[in-house]
Formats: sequence, structure tokens, C-alpha cells
Amino acid sequence: MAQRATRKTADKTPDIRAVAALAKVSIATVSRTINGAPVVSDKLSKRVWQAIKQLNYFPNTHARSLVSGRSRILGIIVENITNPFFPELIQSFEEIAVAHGYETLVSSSNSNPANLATTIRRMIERKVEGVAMLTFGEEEPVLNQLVIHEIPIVLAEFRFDDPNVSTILLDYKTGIHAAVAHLAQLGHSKIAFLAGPHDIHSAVTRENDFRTAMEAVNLPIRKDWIIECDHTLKGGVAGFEKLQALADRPTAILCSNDMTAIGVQRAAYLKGMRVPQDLSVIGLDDIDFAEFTLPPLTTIRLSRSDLAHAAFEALRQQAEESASPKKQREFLVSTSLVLRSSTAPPPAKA
Amino acid sequence: MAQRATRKTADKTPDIRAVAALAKVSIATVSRTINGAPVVSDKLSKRVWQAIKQLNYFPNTHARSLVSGRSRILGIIVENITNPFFPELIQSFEEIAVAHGYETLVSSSNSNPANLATTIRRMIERKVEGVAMLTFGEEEPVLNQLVIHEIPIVLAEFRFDDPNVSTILLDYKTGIHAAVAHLAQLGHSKIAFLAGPHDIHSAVTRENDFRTAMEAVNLPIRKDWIIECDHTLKGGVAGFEKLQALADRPTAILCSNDMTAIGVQRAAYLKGMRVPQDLSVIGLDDIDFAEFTLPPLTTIRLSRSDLAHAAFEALRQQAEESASPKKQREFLVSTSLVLRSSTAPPPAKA
DNA sequence: GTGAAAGCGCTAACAA
DNA sequence: TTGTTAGCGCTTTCAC
Repeated sequence: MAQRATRKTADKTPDIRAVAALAKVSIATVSRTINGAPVVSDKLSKRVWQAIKQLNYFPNTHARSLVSGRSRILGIIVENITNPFFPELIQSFEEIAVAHGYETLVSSSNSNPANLATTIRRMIERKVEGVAMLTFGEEEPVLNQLVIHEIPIVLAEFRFDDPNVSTILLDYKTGIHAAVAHLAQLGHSKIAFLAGPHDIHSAVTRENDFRTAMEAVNLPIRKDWIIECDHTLKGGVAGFEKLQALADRPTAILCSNDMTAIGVQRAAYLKGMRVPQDLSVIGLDDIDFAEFTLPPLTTIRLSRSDLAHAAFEALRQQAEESASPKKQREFLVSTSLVLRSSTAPPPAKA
Repeated sequence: MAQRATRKTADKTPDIRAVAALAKVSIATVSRTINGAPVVSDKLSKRVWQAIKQLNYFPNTHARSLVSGRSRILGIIVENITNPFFPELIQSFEEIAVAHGYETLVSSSNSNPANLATTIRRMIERKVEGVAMLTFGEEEPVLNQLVIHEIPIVLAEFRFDDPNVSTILLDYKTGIHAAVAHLAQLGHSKIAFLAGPHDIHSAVTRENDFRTAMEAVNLPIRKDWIIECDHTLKGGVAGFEKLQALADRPTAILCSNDMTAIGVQRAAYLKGMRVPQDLSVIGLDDIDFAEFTLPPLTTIRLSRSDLAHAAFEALRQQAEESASPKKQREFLVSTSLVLRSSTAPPPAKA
């Protein structure tokens, strides 16, 4: 009761008025000072900062967002935070966002559409200024809500015709062609491909690029050597076993991602096969872990940092240009082959 | 211009007034309906929900937070999102939080104090209702700001005397004693320990538990067999190499975490040593990856889900009891040994 | 059970 | 350059 007697003596967290009172200025001046408006005199500005420090004042972002209409929050949705590729990506994205004064809301879809819908709802309620959907193909069903709310979106490998939607194109082709050429040069002609799930755009693109790469070096594409896996360790194990069950087996396996490749390495080891002497393996992503597999994995590098930069940049441009006519943009992120120790010439014919 | 002529016809995102108008009720009734206040009649409630749906209305959380003083945001700060233990932990925590209607702000300290301070500032500005600091020992310098703002905190393995600070105690002892006993039973007497950084509480606790476990089975503790690493793959490699440089070498290595153990496995492989025939290795955490190492890693399981539950529960209790006298709480999360294939009897004497 | 009205803490006109 | 003031969209007394 006593505490509520007067505003000024209450020991609640200080607000902009408290700062203004202590600095003997108006609240507008405090607001201008905090937001770096160029008109405040040095004298007052100094008094204000001093008062802020003295009171240990923190501006209330909710009030700020409410009146300004800008939340300074960005959303990022990934497929599966448990695949090491994504934490590394999130980390990059957050660093960039924080450096630009944005907060990040992270969420993973886990390939669950209901989950995704809830996430979108949460993000809309929090008034995010943009969403990076790095789910590589699961986004279509929910895109609509975001588009209706005119929230800028950036997608990977999927074009959507709306002025608020930008796209990041991933040039897998360069890396995959280099990988296949590398294998061919080592003398491999029997090359298998462990694909990702066909409902993921990036998986389909990767598989297509594998096909054209094989054609480019005049190597046969065998249907039973292209197997759909699920981008997980277990998927790699399963894919390897299917290949082993075949009468005619490949001498090299290119995998749609690193996790699959690591699964293959493990499965091969358990079967008593040596990588790379008995079997060459190449991954895709170059997650931090790839360097530490046994043997260290040769892989196609897809830079998380490049991807994160592109995603942030796409969103920032759209959000901060809200006045001018919005337009879609396209960004390109490239890939490259990283040579380590999981490839070698094929074993001599038995 | 034309668009701004009147509020009612403007095509901006609908607000509570628009819903009230369409449902022909007051905004208070809309608010009550949304928040499930028990007084609204079925008839009006139905009209309101119908209007909400028709307008595709989403309540503005910033306005909500501003007036209610509750943001329904929780913060979680981890040491390093790149260690697979943490994404799994974050995932669990977020799921629980979302299920209870909370949003989560994620951040990793990356062992950078300046970073941590910024993070805390961001979280205070966003008015988080609680922070889970799962940094295992880097939290002290910034605890103060949070405490001043009376924000509920939950810490791992560190007690702090303040009514807003709860603690999760981790019972490493059970798991570590089981691991050492398992090794002793296999016939090992030369057991090394690759510790974590000494400025991390959990690392110190784990090391101490290793010592008491060794005493419990009457095995000698050798100083040069206890090496401080850094909980990373590289650290494990380095630790292994230091051990190999010794004249008298251990036959088994217990590691302070899984990443270290995986580093050891890799380094041993490169040296031509076989795990477990030549060297037994045990990890701690049981990250998802542990099951897929070569060979599958025997490790001490620390449940991410249990930890996440404890952390959320601690925060929720503190946040939702704000009226009644707050009190510190303690939670306990236990560990257990998971037997896989990286341990075996020591090699016969040469 | 329902509505009217007073703010929550801040930004952005507009005045001075 | 600085101050005054009108809301941002919502929750919550307080009347009815």
C-alpha cells in the first residue's frame, strides 16, 4: 500500500518519465537521445545518458514496438535443429541479426506441418518483421498466412510470386559436378547417390545435379544406385545396406548431405569395409563434424555463414524499404568441393 | 490518401476494435473471450470467435505485454550451440515452453563475457519472465543485472542466494561411479580422465566425482592422467595425444563429455589403436551422435529432456507465483551409464 | 454478464 | 533545439 502512494517514490523499474525527471528534460528528449535523433544538444544528451545510467534504465521494447509498429524481431525456421548444419546456420544468423539490433525467434519445423502452422501463428502475433524459412521445401502450406500479413519472407530454393517473398538460390551444381569429376578422375565409374527425401526441394535439386554431373563425365546413371534416404545418420546406414544387397555394387557413394555420408561411413566400418580403400564417400554441407569423422570426410561445402548473410540481407532490405515499392530479390549461394580423406581410387578388380 | 480517410474502411490488420464492431460487442468482451475469462456468455463468446475467424485477427502481443506487464517470453542461454548437447536441450525447452504458451529467446554465450552481457541486456529489454542460464559456470558476472530486475533465474550447478534464483543440481556422481566401476570390473586399473575447462562448474564437479569414484574402487588417481581439455573434439584429440606422450599410459579414458570422447576415438584411430581392444573410452552426455560413433560410444547419459523440464518448471513456478512469497528451489537431474561398444577388458600385458 | 474509460511506456507529430 | 500531447492495441477496474 505504502509503495503505491505516489509514482515517484515507488521502487518499480524506472520508465522514460523517471529518466526525464532526473535529467530535467522532457520525455521526448529522452526518447530522441536513446534513438540517436540528430537534433539533441550535447549538453542535454549527456544529462540524459547520465540519468539512464544512474537509474539503470532499460527501454521497454513492447511499448516501443506498439507505437512504432516495428518489433525488430526476425524469425528463422529450420527443418531440424538436431542436424548440426542448422545450429551453425542459426548461430550465424543470430550474430548478424543482433549486430543489426534485431532479435531472433528460432523454431524448427521437425517436418511437422501442424508444428509449422503454430510457429507461424506465434511469429505473426509477435509481429516479426520478416521470416527466413530455411526448411527447404516444407513451407508451401503456411506461406499464405505470412503473405496475407505482408510479412517479408525469404525462402531457399523456392520461388513464390509475391513482392514480399525473396529467394535464395543454392548453386549445388558447381560442387556436385566437381565431386563427380573428382571421383571420375580417381577412376570410379560406379557411383551411387544417396538422395534426400523427395518432398524437400533441395534434395531434388541435388539429385538432379548429380544426374547432370554424371552425364557430363559420360558415366552411366543406374536407377538402383540412386536411393532415397532421409538426411539422417540412420538413413545413411539404411541406404548403404540397400546398396550392399545388390549384386553389382558401386565403388563410390555421393551423399545428399553429410549426416547421410557419416551414416555410410559407420555402416561400412561395421561391415568391415575400409573407407576410402574399399569405398569412397563424399558428403554435402561440410558441417563442423565432417572434419572429425573417421576418416575425415571429403565433402561439398555449403557455407552456413553465406546462407545466413543472404537470408538476413534479404529480410533487412525488405523490412527497411517498406515505404518504397517492394520487390522480390534473388540471392545466390555457391558450393565447393573440400578434399579430405574419404576418397581414393576404386579397389583393383577382384 | 484515400486509404487513410476513415479508420473503419482502412484495410490495415484488424485490431480488437474491428472484432468488437463486427461481433457487436464491446472490446472488453472481446478481450475477455480471448483470455478465457469465465464470465462471458456463450452467445457473445460465439459471436466473438466467429468475428475473429472472419477477420483473421491476431492479438498484438506487444500491446498485451505492455498493459499486463507479462511478456510470456522466457530466455535460455547456453554455452555453445555448436555442441550437439545444446540444440537437443534447446529443442526440449522450446517444446515445453510453447506448450505452455511461452515464447523462447535463445542465445549462446560462446564463452564470451561481452556477448553474455549484451544478451542479458536484450533479454531485459524484451522483459523476459525468466532466464535459464545453462552455461555451467560463466554466469556469475552477469547474474547481478538479472537479480536487480527481479527476473527469475535458474542456474545449473550453482547456488546463488536470492529468492529469484533456483538451481538445478546434476547428479553426475551416480553415472560416473557406475562408469568407473564398470571399467574396474573389466579389469582396468589405469584409468585416465579428460576433464573440461576448470572455469566451468560442471567440469569441476565431474572431475571431483571421478576422483571419489576411483577411491571407491580403490584405484590410484594419477595426476598426469587427469588432463584439462575444453569439451570439444579438438580438445579430445589434444588430450589423447598428451596421454600417448607419457611413458606409462592408461588403458581406459573417461571423458568429461561426449565431444571429448569422440575426439579421443578419432585420434586413437589415426594412431592405429583400436577402440575398445587397445583402449576403452567412455563419454558423458549421451548426445544423439554417440550412438553413431565408431564404435558406438559407451557413455554416461544426462537427459536433455529432464534438464529442460527442470529448467522450465523452475522458471514457471517463480513467474506464476509472483504474488506469493518467492523462494528458491532446487531440482535434481540424474545420470546413468549407457553401455555400448567402446569398452572392453584391457589388452593383455605386452 | 457487459460496457466505458483509464492507462501500460513509448514515439512522432506539432508547437514553441 | 526542446516540450506537449495524442495515440499504438490491449487489459482491467469500475459502474451498470
